Amino acid sequence: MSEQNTIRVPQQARSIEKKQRLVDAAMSEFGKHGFHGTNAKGIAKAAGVSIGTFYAYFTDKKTILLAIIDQHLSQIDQSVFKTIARKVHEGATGREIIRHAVKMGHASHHHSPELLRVMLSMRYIDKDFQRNASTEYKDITSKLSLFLKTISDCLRVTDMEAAAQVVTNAFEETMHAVATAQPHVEQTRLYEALTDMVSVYLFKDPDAPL
Amino acid sequence: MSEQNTIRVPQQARSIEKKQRLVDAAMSEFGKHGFHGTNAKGIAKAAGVSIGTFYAYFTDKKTILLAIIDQHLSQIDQSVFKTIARKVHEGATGREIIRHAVKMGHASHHHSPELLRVMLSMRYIDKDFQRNASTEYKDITSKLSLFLKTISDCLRVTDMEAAAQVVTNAFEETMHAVATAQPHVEQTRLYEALTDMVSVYLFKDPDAPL
Amino acid sequence: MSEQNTIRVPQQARSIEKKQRLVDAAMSEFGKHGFHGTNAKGIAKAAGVSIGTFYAYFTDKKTILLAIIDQHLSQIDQSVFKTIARKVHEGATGREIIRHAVKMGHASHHHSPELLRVMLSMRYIDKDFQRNASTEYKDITSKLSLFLKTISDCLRVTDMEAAAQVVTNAFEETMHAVATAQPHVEQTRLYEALTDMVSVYLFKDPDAPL
Amino acid sequence: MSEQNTIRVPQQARSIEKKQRLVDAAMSEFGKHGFHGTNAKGIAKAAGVSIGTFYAYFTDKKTILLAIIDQHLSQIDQSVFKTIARKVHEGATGREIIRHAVKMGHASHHHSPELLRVMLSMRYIDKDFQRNASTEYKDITSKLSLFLKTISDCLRVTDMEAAAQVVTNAFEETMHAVATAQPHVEQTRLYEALTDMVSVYLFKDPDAPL
DNA sequence: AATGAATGAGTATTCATTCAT
DNA sequence: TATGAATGAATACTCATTCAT
Repeated sequence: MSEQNTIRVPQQARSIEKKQRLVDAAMSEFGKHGFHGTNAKGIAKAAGVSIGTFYAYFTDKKTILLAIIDQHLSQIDQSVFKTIARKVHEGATGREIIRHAVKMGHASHHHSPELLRVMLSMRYIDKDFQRNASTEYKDITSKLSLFLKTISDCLRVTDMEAAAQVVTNAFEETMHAVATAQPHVEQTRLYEALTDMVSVYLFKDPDAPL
Repeated sequence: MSEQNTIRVPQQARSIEKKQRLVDAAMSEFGKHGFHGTNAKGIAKAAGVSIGTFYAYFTDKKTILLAIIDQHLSQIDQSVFKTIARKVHEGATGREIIRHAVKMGHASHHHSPELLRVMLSMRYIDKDFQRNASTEYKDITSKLSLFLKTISDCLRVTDMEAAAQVVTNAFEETMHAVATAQPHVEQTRLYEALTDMVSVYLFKDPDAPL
Repeated sequence: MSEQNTIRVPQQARSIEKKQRLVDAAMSEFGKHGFHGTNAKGIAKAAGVSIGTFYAYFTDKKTILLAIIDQHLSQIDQSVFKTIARKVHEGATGREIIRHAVKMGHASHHHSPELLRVMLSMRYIDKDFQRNASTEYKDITSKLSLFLKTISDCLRVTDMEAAAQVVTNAFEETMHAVATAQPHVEQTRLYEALTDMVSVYLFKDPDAPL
Repeated sequence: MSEQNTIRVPQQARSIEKKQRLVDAAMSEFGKHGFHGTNAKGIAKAAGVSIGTFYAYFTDKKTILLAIIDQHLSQIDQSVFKTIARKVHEGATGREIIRHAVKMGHASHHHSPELLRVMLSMRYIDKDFQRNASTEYKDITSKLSLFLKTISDCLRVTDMEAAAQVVTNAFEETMHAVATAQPHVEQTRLYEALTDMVSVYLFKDPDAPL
């Protein structure tokens, strides 16, 4: 995303492909060894390019990880709210919509649990990743609170901003727990409980169409 | 090669004090520079002892952080459930109990937000910290689900294990968000929303005494 | 952890020269300070390269010493038996051949007595050096016993394998004593005695041509 | 042997026993881990005394190893020549005497092959051990050459000093090879060859009584 | 006499980054 | 554009030795 002073911006097809090869290799390496266990040389080797080429495209390994995360987040972000809107349109109940959101959230968190770990750890370690995560969080919660306001008639909650955050928190943590740890009860029960909690919290009647 | 690398177990008062000085210095250093930014030398210096002394008491910096975390967790763990039990005994309503738990949770997470960040990052990075956190999580959720079973008459939820986990997740993530990030709405609104969500989820009538 | 720690195989002329510079510097340093008194940094400095370059070419200081020894041994090994064969062909007596072998052995052990000390000590300390020395010993003694079998008519000894070893032992120890210690009688007397002992032991008539 | 400035000279029985415990422990540790792999703390621990006590009796680990070697050598030295003298007196042949010496030499080298390795390596590494070994060597060879002079009538050799050294060298190296390496032919054949070589070298008639 | 806590200089090794080719 | 040899600061950890108790 952020290209500094002497960093090469790939124009030709071959260069773009080379940059993508580096990103893919980095994902694999970060997933295998974590952030601190991975080094630039290892990424370059895995990508089949020289270390010099690595530094031609990225200032350091942190930059490449930020690029990876941006890629990921933009993929996730788009889909979720679109499909929720569609569900509403189809006359789904509150609970059905939440259940669907849980399902979508799950899918988006399970591409690579190992990489997810790395991302999660980095937001507690580094300001840039923290800012990154914070922006993302703000984005999601404000979209959600905006959405809630459009259906305020059906809701029991009145403080939409706070509700949006609390719900997002409950979602995220449960997703991460399922993805990165061994959960102590089956996934389905956990997701059903999450759906139930959020549904009865948000909606006057969770089982009525919106 | 050789095998006389035993860790010193402090017996005399002065030794115990020295070990505690190291722990305190480590907390401060980890808080300031994070795990990877802190080294044994820095901890020793901050504690006013030699590097050799550091290695006499701790095998490495990871060990000292694990020791710090254990110390923290055992402090937190004990108090919460005791006071909940007392509240129940005093005839508090479900909502009052949850509100109280939120308050207590908040207090326990705000000793050192910086150290909390380090702990949270480590659980995604290192097996030992992960195991540590997992044990703690299991401990809390099983205690909670046991408690829920004792008051099952007042509850709307039936799957106590799943409920305990989902509620714990919502709690934890909100606590961490408040402690480590700049929340986007005021803390009180967030905590009120959390209290509300958990209360209406768990209890048949959140405002009746248990 | 990571696996991209490959050892650089020098391709270009300048690299080969750099590797050789390191080997030469190592020989000098090991000779001056012994194995345990020498460190990679000192070798790098003596070679006029950085410590990083040292580790690019050699995994550690042991490896470079093994390389040096291999280089030495292969040089020595070849010449000795060739010239013995030539002497036989020229119609030399047994004693003349032994005397010549002593002379050659002496020459090959006197490149660097200090380095010889290091090599000798290492074979008692480290498995790899021991194996190295053992292979060399086996090689020499089996070549020698093979040679003895080709001239069995002239010999008083019948157990060629045992003879080869005992003779080699007497040779080696005397060479080492002369090279590394201050001998208590003059070298020439010692070598004459050695020649005499081996000659009368091996040959029916030491002063007859083979 | 050499006790410096603040080194304690044990007077009481308990102290002497403590010193001996340290020496025994050191023998075991040096044997197990070699000289450089052993440290003072390890020796103290193995001896069941404190590190302070170690330094009360020995200036460093080198000193204790020198003490061990002195102990060993003095034990060996005495016996060999005495029994040879006795054999001569009994009217043994030259070959019988040599064979007997080989047997005795073998016995004295097989107490602890591991410790022998350490001793042998140290003489190539350290001046003090070298001097030590050199003195021992001089002692043995001069005794031997003195003995040879007493039986000069029976000998083919005339340069007794040189002969004594060459014979000693052959002896030592073969002993060490048998003790520290895996010999490539059976011990008995090797020892018989050694006996034969030395016998025919030294004596006019190896099978006549002296 | 005996202890063992404390010291800190010293060592091997890694890895982000540069730059001549 | 691409390469990869070269750099050297930085780091974790050890161990001989001292000295207050």
